[in-house]
Amino acid sequence: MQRVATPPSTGATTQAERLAQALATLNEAQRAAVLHGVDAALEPAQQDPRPLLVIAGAGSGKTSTLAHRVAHLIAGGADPQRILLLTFSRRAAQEMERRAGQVLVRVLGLASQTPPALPWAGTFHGIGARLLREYAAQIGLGENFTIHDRGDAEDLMGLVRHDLGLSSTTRRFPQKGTCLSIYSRTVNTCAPLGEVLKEAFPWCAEWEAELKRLFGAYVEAKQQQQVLDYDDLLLYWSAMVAEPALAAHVGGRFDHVLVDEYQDTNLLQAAILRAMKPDGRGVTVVGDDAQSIYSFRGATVRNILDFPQQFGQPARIVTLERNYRSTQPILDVSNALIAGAAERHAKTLWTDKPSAGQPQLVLVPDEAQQARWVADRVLAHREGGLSLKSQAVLFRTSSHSAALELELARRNIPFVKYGGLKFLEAAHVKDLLAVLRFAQNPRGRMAGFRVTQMIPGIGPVTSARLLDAMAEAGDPGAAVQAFVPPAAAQAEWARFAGIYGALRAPALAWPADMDLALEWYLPHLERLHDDAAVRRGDVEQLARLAAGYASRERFLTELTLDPPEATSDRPGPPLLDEDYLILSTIHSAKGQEWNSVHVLNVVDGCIPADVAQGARELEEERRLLYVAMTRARDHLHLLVPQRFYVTQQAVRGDRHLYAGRTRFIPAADAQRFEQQTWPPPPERAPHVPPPAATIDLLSRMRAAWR
DNA sequence: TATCAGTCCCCGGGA
DNA sequence: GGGACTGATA
Repeated sequence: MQRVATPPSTGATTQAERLAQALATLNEAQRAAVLHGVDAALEPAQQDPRPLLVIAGAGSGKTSTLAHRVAHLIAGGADPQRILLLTFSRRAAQEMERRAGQVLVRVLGLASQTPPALPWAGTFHGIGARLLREYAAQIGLGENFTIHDRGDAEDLMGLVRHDLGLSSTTRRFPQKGTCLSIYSRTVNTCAPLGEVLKEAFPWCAEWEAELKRLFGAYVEAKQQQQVLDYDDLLLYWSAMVAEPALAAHVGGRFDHVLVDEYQDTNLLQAAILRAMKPDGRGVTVVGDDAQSIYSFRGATVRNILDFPQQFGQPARIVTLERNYRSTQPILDVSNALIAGAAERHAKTLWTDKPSAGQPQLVLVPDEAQQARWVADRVLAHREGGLSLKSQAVLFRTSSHSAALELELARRNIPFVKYGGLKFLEAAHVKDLLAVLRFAQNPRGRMAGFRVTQMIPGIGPVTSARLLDAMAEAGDPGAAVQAFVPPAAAQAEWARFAGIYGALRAPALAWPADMDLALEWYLPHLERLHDDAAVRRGDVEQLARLAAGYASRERFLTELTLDPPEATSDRPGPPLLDEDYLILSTIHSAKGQEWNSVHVLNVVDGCIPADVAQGARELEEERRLLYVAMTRARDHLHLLVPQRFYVTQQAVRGDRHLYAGRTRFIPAADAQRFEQQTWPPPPERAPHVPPPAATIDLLSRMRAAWR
């Protein structure tokens, strides 16, 4: 993040002068990106109409540049309602809105007023959901569709898989999760199934015909139930704008379309952009091909490499190479790392930021010692004046932080962990949400299946009988009331039917639904789980979240598209004034920066992950390490445990592995680090021989009972 | 038809 | 450690 010089408070009174002042805080390339097509010094006819591609190296003030551009558009008269700002995460969208607002307040001289909001800032998926609901009638979609998260989508896939008789084949058919991955990849890469299988799932290639049948049935099931999965939000959006009339209508709502983190978009997203703005006018994309780390989701670095030729006219390219974040030694090791990458928009980051010592490469014996070393270092940094919040510990995989989390808890160091989140995947959280989803969309079978089977005496068969009755009924709510359950389930069924009727009644005002659902669910939670107390805490926290949303539909949609992304070692959301250390997966650390960064397990097998073996996957692992390293401003520590325990043991597997430093840092590059070996001090106590006397302890024990 | 115990297999990143 | 599947039992 670029530290912007404070503008002098004297002098500037006109907007033009304030604009000039704001621009003066930027470097030349940044200014070019901000003013492209909207330069106040030029006549409208002279403005550059080309789409704009900003290649923004790590720490090159990308967010600042984009925020300035948005602010300039608005200051120049653009309608904030007609600016579409697509970001990678909701958090990034909010940050961008805030930053643009700051600039705008300065430029417009809005002393204390709140800057205009950007109603169309969000993720592709979030904006897609909004547009699809708005245009539902035009595309034949039920307006009350609910959205399946990964878990629901997998379960539905599993159900369809079972119905088609694919679950009990003699040769094992791919699991539901694998099936969904294949489906998702096919959709997101816009590639034929056979090709996807050959490229990414060769061991499933023999099932191509069955998979095709399965996916067809899966799509039908979703439509019957009026549910969309994540991929559908992009797929339906792109299909909608493939229709010229609708494309013109949707595209015509926006004068400017800006896309952040373009290197992590996929072909569907690129197609959406192209369809909405075929001539590219008003289109700005920002990204860094060196930081593309989401190909597992179908993202392709080709989008950014090919962007210049995608529109009616070639794009203008502006490259930001000056880094405002890190010290030169940190950039040196990062540049060396990425120099090994195959194809990229060449750029070398540079800075004039004074050095605060070399980055460290620290050899530790194992993960426990790694945790101790990191905790020590974090505390030392804090003594040196760095708050915990300005320090982060990054890792490839969520589980890599387990030992550290224990150590931090033991030492009472508060932390918040981002990424690898399982909150919405916990059975009890899903249970409670399913109650609300079933009420919201009675045709959604996954929620109904889940909810009704919680009732003792109701299993898959009875549940399916109910859902079939509901599917055939004109009024599914009435079908619930009319349903006759098995005798054993009578009493509990009546209780459920009562609650369900109330949840379906229009009279209930959100978040009263949540209280009702919770009231119904809690007895089941107590019955189903031994550790009910912990789980009750989770669902009660979820219930408290409910009040923050306008309606049940918004709650369910937004929770699915923007799940709570952090967990902390203590219950409840962290207090804003509280200081805590940041733990994060590298993926979740995207776009962030800290004064001090530790990277755990920089060993082969972790980075690159042992599951990433293909050449392309390995390239992405390299970029992942690059992203991790370039998050650091002043201090960078890479940890290399020489031995680490494997949590998922193979049968009678060796309980640990010996691993070497990651292959991405060969010996020559390692020289650029300050190398440190941290042997635990040999705490062998001096040997003191025992006294010569012996005692008959055994007879004393017997004597005690005489 | 519901439920439970036993066996086998697989495990990452996230909208 | 947990989900998917199977087979036994109430």
